[in-house]
Amino acid sequence: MTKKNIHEVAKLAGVSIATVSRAFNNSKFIKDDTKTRILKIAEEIDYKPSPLARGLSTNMTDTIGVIIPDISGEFFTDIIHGIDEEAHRWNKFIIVASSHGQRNDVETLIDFMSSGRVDGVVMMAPHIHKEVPEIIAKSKRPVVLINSLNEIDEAVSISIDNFQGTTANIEHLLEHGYKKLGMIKGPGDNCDAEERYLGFTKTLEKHGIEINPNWIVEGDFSTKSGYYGFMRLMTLTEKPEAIFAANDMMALGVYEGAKVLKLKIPDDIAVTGFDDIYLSRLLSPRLTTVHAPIEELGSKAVKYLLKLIYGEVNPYEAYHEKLSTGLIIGGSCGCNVPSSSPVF
Amino acid sequence: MTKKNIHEVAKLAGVSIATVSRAFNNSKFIKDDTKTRILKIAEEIDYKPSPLARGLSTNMTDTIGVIIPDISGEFFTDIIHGIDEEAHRWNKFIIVASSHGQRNDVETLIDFMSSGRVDGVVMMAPHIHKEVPEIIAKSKRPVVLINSLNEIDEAVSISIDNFQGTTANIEHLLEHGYKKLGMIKGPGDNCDAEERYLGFTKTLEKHGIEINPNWIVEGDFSTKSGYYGFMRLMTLTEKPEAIFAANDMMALGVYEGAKVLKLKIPDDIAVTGFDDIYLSRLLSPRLTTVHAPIEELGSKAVKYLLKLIYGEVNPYEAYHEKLSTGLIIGGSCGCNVPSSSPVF
DNA sequence: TCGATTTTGTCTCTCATAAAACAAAGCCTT
DNA sequence: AAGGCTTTGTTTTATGAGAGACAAAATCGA
Repeated sequence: MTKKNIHEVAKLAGVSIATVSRAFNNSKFIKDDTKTRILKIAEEIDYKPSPLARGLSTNMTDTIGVIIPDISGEFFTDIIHGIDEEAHRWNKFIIVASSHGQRNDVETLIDFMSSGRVDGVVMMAPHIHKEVPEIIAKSKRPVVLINSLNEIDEAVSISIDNFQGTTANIEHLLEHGYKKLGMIKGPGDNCDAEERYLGFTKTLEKHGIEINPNWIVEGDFSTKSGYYGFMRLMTLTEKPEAIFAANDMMALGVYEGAKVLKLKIPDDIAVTGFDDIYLSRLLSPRLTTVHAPIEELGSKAVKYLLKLIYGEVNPYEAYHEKLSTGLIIGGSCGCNVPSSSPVF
Repeated sequence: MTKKNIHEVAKLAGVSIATVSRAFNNSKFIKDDTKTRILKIAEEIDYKPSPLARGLSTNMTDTIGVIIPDISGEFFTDIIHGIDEEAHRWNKFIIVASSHGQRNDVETLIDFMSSGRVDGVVMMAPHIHKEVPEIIAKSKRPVVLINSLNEIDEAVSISIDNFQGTTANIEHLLEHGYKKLGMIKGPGDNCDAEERYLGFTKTLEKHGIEINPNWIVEGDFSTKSGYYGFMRLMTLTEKPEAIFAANDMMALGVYEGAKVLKLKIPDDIAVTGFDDIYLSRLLSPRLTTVHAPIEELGSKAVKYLLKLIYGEVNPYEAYHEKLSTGLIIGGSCGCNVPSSSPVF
C-alpha cells in the first residue's frame, strides 16, 4: 500500500496538493463540488492530515494540556471528567500530567509550554507558587488556572467559591444553635484550604462568636488526617460541639473517629464537610456538606481556554470566575432527614 | 529574543547543526566534551528539540494513547493512575480519550492509530467488538488491551483473572454453607461480566450445586442496577441466601436495597462483590469482595507496550497475562470480623 | 465573445529536526 | 611524516503539511 499523504490524495483526485490543502482548511477559494469530492476520496483511502506536520506548520495541535496534582481521588477525577467532556465537544485531545508528589507542577508547566505539544494548558496548582504567574506571562500559550492562587494576580482563573460555601455551611451550624465550633483545616500552603479557613473565621466574627484556637487543627485533606485531627480535638477538656472539616474526606475521618470513640453523630458531635463527593452520600447519617460544581469547573476552564486560544478574548486581561456552591443538608449537622431512601 | 531552534544553539556553540543533533541523539560520533558543552548551552538558552519536528522525523512521539470507556468511577481512575505512573517512569506522556458512551471506542482507536500522535495505545474495550483484532492487525502501532476479549485472539492483552477471583469468592460462600446462591451479573456484552458469570456457574457445577436461573439477574455494573436487581430477587417466593454481585458498585446497590427492605446483611442475606474499591471498605459490615490489582493492570500494560514499541518483543506474537486476585473478607458474607478499626 | 470572476495549478518557502553520505580536519601512533 | 582513527562540517534528502504569490484555466454574465 502506498503511503497516505497529501500527494496521494491529490493524485487520486486529479488535483494539485494545494487544492487538497484548500479542501481541508476551510479555504474560500475552492468550489464546494471539488471540496466534497476530495474529502470523499480522502475518506476512502482513509487519509487524514498528519497532526504532527500540521502542528509544525500552523503551530496548532488541537491538544490541551492538563496539569493536576494527583490523578486519583474523586475530586480530581471529576475535574478531569469535566475537562474531557468539554474538550471532546470541541474535538480537542487532552494530554494529562499529574504531578503526583515527586514531580513539580511548575516544571511540568514549563515542559508543556515549551514543547509545542499543546495549544494551551488547564492547570490546577493548589499549592501556592509564586513562580507561576511569571511563567504564564513569559509563555506564548494561554493557561487557565483552576482553584489556584488568590484574587490578586494577573492570570486567568476559575475557582469554586470557597468563601461563600463555607459561610453557608457555618451559618447553618450557627442556626442549629451551636456556639462552640471547631475546624479541621486543610494544608497551610493550599489555596482552597486558605479560603475555607478564612470563610470559617470571618463568618464567626460576623456573628460575634469567639474563635477558640484550640479548636482549630490542621489536616492535609486525607481521611487519615481527618481522623487524627478529630482525635486531637476530642482529647481537649473543653470540646467543640460541631466540627467543620475542610473537605469530605477529612469529614469521613471524623466519622471513623467517632465510631472508634463510640460518639454519635450528630447527637454527641455535629460534623459538616465540603465538596459533596459521592461517598458523603453513603455515610450514615448522610454528611451535611457543600456541593462544589467540580465538573463544571473543568468544563468552564476548557471553554475559556479555547476562547484564549482562538483569540476571542484578550489574553492580557485578567479574568476570574467563581462558581457558586450550594449547601447539601444531611443528618450530620443535627437536621432531621429521612435516611432510608436509596442513593444513586 | 531570537527563536530557539537547533540553528541558534549551533551558532552559539560555534558548531554545525549536525553536531547539535548528534549531541541530542546519543550519537557515538561526538566527543564527550563538545556534547556536554552543547547541552549546557542549550540548557542556558532553554532550548529543547521540538517534539513535533522530532516526531515527524523519527516517527516517535514519546506519547502513549489511552482509550477507556469512561473516565469517572474508581475503577477507571485507578487504571489511568497506574498507566500514568508507569508512563511517567519512562518519560512518556499520556493522551487520554474516553469513549464515554456516545463515542465509539473503535473509531477512537483508528483515529489514534492513524494520527501519528502516539507511539502505541493502551485500550480498555470491555464491550466485545469483533473488529478490534482487525484494526490492530492493520495498524502500524502496537496496542495492548486491558480486560478485553477472551483468550481466543491474536492480540496482546492483560487482564484481571476474573475466573479465579470469582471461584474463590463463590467457594468462600459455599464454605459458609450457603446452598442457594444468586448472582447479579454485569452487562451481557462485557468481557469481565462474562467471565465472572462463567466463574459463578462453573464453580457451582464443580461442587454439584444446582443453579436456579431465577436467581440470576442482569445489571449494568451501576449501583442503581444492583439495587433493582436485588429488589427483583427479593420479590421471589423462594429467595437466594447469598448474592454475588459482579462488581462492588452493584453490591452497594444491594446494601441500599437491604436498608430499604430492612434486611440485615449478612443475617438475612449474604452479599459479596468484586473489585475491592475504596467504598467497599466503608460499608457496614465491610463488603466481602475480590481484590483486583487495578493499578498494576495499568502499569503492566504500559510496560509491555513499551517493549512492543522498542521492538524488544515480537509484535506478531500473541501475549496474554492474567493478574491474580485475592479474596478480601468482610462481614457481608457471614464472617465475623471486627468492624471498629478505622479505614485508611 | 469579451471581460470579470471563480477556481485551480505551480512554485517556493517555512515549520524543526533527523539522518546519511561524504569531505575535511584534527590528533595520535609508530 | 604517513597512515589511521576520531571528530566535525557540509550538504542533501526526508518527514507532511500550510501559506502566499502568481499564473493559468474555467466559468459566468451580459
